[in-house]
Amino acid sequence: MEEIKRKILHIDVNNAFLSWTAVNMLKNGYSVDIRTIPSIIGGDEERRSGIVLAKSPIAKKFGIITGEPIYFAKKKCNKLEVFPGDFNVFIKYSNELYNLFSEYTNIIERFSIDECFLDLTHFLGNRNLIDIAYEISHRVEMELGFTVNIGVSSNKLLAKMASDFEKPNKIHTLYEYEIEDKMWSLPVSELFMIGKKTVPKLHNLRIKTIGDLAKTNKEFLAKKFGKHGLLMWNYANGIDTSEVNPKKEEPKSIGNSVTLPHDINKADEIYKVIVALCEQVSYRLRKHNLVANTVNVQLRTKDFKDYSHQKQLNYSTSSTKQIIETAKEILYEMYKGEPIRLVGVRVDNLENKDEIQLSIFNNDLKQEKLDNVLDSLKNKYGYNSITRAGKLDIQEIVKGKEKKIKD
DNA sequence: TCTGGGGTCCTAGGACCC
DNA sequence: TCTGGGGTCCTAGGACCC
Repeated sequence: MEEIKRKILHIDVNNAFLSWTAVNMLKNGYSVDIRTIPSIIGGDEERRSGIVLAKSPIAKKFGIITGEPIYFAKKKCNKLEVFPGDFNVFIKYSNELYNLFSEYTNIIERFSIDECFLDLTHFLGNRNLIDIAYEISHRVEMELGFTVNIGVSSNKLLAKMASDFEKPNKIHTLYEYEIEDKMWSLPVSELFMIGKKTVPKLHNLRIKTIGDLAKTNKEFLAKKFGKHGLLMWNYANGIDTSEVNPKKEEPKSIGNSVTLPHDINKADEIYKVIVALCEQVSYRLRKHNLVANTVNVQLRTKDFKDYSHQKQLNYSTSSTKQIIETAKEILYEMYKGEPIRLVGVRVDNLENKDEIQLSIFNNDLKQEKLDNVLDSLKNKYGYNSITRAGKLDIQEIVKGKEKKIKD
């Protein structure tokens, strides 16, 4: 059977968080389009989460990069304006974008809040893929008020690489015959799935460009880097057979973590934060109708050393109480008293609650009823009104400690 | 100087079994 | 003295993505 050439688009919102915030502000009567000034969307410096989440093109010209501390960004540009982001706004625009794409195909993969893959192989009719790309681009700008980059190709990897070429508001093709021309001259760091730890290793092997990588012996890479080596080689050669997956998959793990406003070095104080995180995690677990078999506690020390411990249960659960109890055991086993900056709780080995055998489900009906009552209150009146786990309340827990010290 | 929070996948080593 | 080998499961840590 002849292999069908697939028709794939990768669509990526330009400076998503900043663009969406700008559109929303304009809609609410703000007179300045923050996309046209040196600006960023940033976290909260007071909460020690002050990093750059998105930057305007002018901010970029000052050398500001996503992920760097706002403190650094301000030093690079003293006129920089910092705005907070609102996740609900982001989700709203992300959904509007998705709805627009749905008019073209039903094979859409939401790769992240601001990126989608579209498979148009069987949805083109008598039209060209590239024409559809231009139409989508134009419609997004006119109807939604922000711009996108679109990569056009025959597989996901190439489409994704293409959408990352010149920005903003551009459409690029990267077909197989263009790989050598358009992709091989780029530095290896530009290739999807090559991060900052792998780049120096490749440089040591005299592999500087994606082309160098593509021409390196595949077995050699496999020996050096294992599976990742094979993946890199395939990607450098534009090989990717993965499908555009429209199914919204159940999560494989659910976790919440928080950076504390001040380092803490008392187990009992950390425990209070863990309780709040467990409430959050178990609530999300129940919302998905899932149960978990493994609980993981993560700590980050003040000098950014992460460590974690986990515990498997001999049953699966979504009970707040059981998750708190397990996390508590883990905490008191692992914690040695050093100053802690971040605390996280994650549950793993998830299964659908209705599908698992009763024998391995710890069925505490009384506890389950209590969780359900609290959940419905949270659904009705908002999460933070009922639980201690809201971000603010975690801040309060630690502030409470601060006050005690002052007293 | 200050460094988020949500995830997925892989690997190495130890425990344990036959 | 020298002391298998294969398999599975679990854990901790790390790399990567947005």
